[in-house]
Amino acid sequence: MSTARTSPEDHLPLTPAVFAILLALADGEKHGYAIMQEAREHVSMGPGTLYGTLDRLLAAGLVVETRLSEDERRRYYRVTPLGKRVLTAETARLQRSVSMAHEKGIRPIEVKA
Amino acid sequence: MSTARTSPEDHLPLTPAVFAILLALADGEKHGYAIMQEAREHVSMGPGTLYGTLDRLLAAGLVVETRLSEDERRRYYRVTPLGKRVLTAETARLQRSVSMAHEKGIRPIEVKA
DNA sequence: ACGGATATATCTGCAACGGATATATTGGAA
DNA sequence: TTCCAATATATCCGTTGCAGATATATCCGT
Repeated sequence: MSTARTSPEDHLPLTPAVFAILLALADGEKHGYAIMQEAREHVSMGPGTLYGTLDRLLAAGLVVETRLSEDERRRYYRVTPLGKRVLTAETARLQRSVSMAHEKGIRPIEVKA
Repeated sequence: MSTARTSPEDHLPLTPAVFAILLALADGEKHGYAIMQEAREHVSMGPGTLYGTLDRLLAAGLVVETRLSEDERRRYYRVTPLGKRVLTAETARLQRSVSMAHEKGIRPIEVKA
């Protein structure tokens, strides 16, 4: 059998694509295309990356497919409790990295909302 | 000839390994082993990733090797102005992602300094 | 009815990473 | 003073992950 990986830390660090996808799912289930659109606010992402990554996230148990829509043609995904813990752990890691950058004088120019 | 890539955005997003290395160099030049130790505060990193990534960063012009130490056996690296702009841009991108996560209720538990 | 946006699927080449392996030197402990 | 761990760099290779292209079908507005 393959390795367990039930601890969030076993999945860190997340690639930018994985982080953007989990983040897009953080406030509720979405279908693939909607995920891609929201993820593109953070990184560029084509369908190859999207669906390939989703398959890996499904296999890793970080997201599940939810078949509860009458709307055929769309496949909805939801983040699992483990997925949420992974996202939380990665967010904390990134926050630490950003803080470290600030301490080292890396000061991004304020950007409009 | 190969593509220019003089704009910071052309290098984003950075992989976690690249970000950790550039961050380690943000407060002054360091040699490879020192970079690896500091980067390990953020991500796990073996020598293969370290030196392979350094070679790519050299080729991309984000870091340069500085040969000004009498200390043989050590190779020192410094981040270039472009490298610093890339690091700044990525820090801003990450800050936006972390903020988005917070807006979605992802609240990492406070961790001791 | 047409075209553009929506929506998913899949394939393939390449870059990046991880882990192992190798080698040499330095410094401290026994 | 010998030995071992840590320092320091180098390189190879299998696996993973991503980018971009291609394909197909549907929906909606004009």
